[in-house]
Amino acid sequence: MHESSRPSGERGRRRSERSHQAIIAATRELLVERGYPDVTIEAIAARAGVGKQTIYRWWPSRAALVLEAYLSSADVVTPPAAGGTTREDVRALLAWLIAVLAEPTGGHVVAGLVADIQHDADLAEGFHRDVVPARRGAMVAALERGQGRGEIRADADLELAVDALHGAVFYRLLLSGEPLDTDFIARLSEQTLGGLATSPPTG
Amino acid sequence: MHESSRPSGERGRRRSERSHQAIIAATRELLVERGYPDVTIEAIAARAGVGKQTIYRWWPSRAALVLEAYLSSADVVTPPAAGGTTREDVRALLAWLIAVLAEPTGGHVVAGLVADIQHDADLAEGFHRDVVPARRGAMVAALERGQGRGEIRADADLELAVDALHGAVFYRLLLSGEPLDTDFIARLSEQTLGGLATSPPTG
Amino acid sequence: MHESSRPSGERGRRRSERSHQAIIAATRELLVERGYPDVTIEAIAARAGVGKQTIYRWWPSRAALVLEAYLSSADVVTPPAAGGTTREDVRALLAWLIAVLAEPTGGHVVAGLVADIQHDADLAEGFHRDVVPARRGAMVAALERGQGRGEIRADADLELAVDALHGAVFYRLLLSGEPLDTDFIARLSEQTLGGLATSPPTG
Amino acid sequence: MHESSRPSGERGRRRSERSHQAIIAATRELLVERGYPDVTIEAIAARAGVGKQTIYRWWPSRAALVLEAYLSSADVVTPPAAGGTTREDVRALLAWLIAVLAEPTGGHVVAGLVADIQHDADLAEGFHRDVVPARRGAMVAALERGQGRGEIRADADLELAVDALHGAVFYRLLLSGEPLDTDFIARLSEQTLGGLATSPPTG
DNA sequence: AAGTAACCGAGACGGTACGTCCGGTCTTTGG
DNA sequence: CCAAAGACCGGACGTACCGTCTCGGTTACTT
Repeated sequence: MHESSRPSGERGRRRSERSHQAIIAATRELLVERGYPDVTIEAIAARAGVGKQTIYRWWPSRAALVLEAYLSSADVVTPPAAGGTTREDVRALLAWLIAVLAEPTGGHVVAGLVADIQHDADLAEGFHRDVVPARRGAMVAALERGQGRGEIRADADLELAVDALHGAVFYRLLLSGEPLDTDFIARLSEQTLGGLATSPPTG
Repeated sequence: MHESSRPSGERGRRRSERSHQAIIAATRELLVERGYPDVTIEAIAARAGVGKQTIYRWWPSRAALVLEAYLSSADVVTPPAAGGTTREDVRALLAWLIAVLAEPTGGHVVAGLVADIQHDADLAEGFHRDVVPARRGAMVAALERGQGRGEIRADADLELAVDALHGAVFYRLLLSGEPLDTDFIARLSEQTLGGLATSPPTG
Repeated sequence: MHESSRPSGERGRRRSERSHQAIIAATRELLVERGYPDVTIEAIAARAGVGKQTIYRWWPSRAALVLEAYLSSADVVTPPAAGGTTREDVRALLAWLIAVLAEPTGGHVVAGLVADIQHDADLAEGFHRDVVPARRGAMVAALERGQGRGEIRADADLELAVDALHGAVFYRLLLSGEPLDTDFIARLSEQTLGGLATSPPTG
Repeated sequence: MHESSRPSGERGRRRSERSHQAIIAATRELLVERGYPDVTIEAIAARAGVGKQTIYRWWPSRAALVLEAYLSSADVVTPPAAGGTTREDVRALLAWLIAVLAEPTGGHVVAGLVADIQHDADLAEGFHRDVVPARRGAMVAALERGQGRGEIRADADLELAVDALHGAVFYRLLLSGEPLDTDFIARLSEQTLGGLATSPPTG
């Protein structure tokens, strides 16, 4: 048995970009209107004016589709530009994070995806590859700049620091229900950066 | 002839404790065997030898039942006894936490509940009241003992520290998929406590 | 607590006539409001302010209760008094029959009972004993008076004639849906009596 | 680019004739095995190897399905061929009728349908259109042949005669419980035809 | 230009579970 | 011992979606 599976070029009709976009748009709308658990493939197909088969042809699961729809929001992906001090950068990045999570397609969608990740290895792979690093990257960069400037100790474990910073935010969002406000962010960045600083806190 | 139409206290058959226990046990077994998303009310009723109505009579949702079943495991609730130093206590508590989450009825169940509490206010209330404080309490106590001994600064925000400690654990469990091992715990407790310590790390 | 005031033969509380009447009344009301197939034991118990057990204690089936409720309507049982000629008597009896069947608790209830009779031997026995003869009796008597007067042939099979007369009425009511009006009754009694008459119809 | 948004006639998968037949067959089998009141949609679906939705998609009610299943028996629909005399024809047709009603899918099914048509206008329409005329047609034809031969009076109301003949049969079947045997049929056809005859019975 | 392959919307299909209703039974308290 | 209340097990209801499987019909490349 030899592997070819494509005679030469691309036979047959191409994927309809129109349908693709309609499906993504319908998914996003339904996420806002009904929330993750009530977004069904059937509803998406109906809203998008598309056959169910077309969805199953291109996405392996509802969660994969939701993930793509979620990621297709530009504001979800673009972090704020770097500012001045490490303290300011960290605070700005956390503020951006909670703003994104407070949107209609924010925290609840993440919660649903988080649950599905636990049972869907392929989805988890996509989430760990596309979502998590996008969130962590800018934060790690900000801390590294702080290290370069000598504000943060050279031997600080920056990845661990991001685990703590982002972890605290998601912990409040998903588990404890405590508020995600600017005061929280201020205290969180202050105390965490204090532990990473080269000089002891004065006073 | 006068009509006495008051409820008159407690009429009718009482709730069957036998059925109650059978339902909880069946739920726990099915959570282990099939995982949260595949545990159905119908399967629980069949396993417990109970009518579905009996389940719907006493629990408002599948999630509420799973929550109760989850909490009925003694080992989930009882944290380890206090040890010697703050460092040892924190590390032991984190070790206990990841051990609980690694159990069959551990992390996946929490992930499912976490997803459901985003859309179910009553369930969220129960989760915030029964699950979250049970996890935080021992950790806060350990940190307070450290404060009493002078190992931790008096002005440290201990609740925030628990947000960071537990947050980092749940972040890895639910979102990033990074391993929850003893090395991680060691570094996490070290770096976090370092930020709370009265004297700065030398060097 | 000592035993008094009970002669010996009758232990325990007596059957509550109050509940009995309430159950019958509730059944009758529900038959009118909802129709036979939607009258449930539960609804009867609730309407009557009675426990379900009390119903099950005194009636073997829903149909038996409906039968008793149906028979408890006085107008169902009392046929019109005998008139003058056989022709008049027969016509009056048929008119009474279709009037009874046109009532709210009339034809539809009979149809439901008729269906249940086919699978419930005890109920069938009660129906054949209490309902059918009550309907046939007056008609047979009228025809016998006609025989006595010489209007009807002595060798006529009167029971068979009642089968045909009542059968035609119930056939229209239950099976064919044709109207049950006075014209029908007139023609039916005319043609049937014509076949039983001593002298041939003139012209 | 123009939009052609008309339904375009016949889109989507066609109805499965295989499933259709399996459902009818399963219904007929279950009617024989369990009787009308114990034939559930769920049992039919399971027996036919079919989803419940497929049944609900094509039949508005259990009774409508039973009606179709009942009518799909060839022997139910086809009356015996015309014989010689009117007397013989009538007797043969009545014999055929009681034979059909004595079958496993006979009288009890009719009783159940009869009960249901009292509350279901659509079903009643089907019953009056498909069942009743199929039964009456041959009988009316036989009587009309008798009229043609001069055995039956020209002014006789033949429809009324069929009401009486069939009515008497169904009355015994459904209401009175009296036997449906050949003696009954003989006397019934004799007395009824006697009333329709052109010459009076002598003696 | 004809043939062929993969796509598309539509929607029926076999299933599974849902949450509700009711049947008939059992277990309380109270008269 | 009966009655009202109401929980119990069981089973069917009719609905909603799942993921799959035809349909007729539409591109678009290959021959």
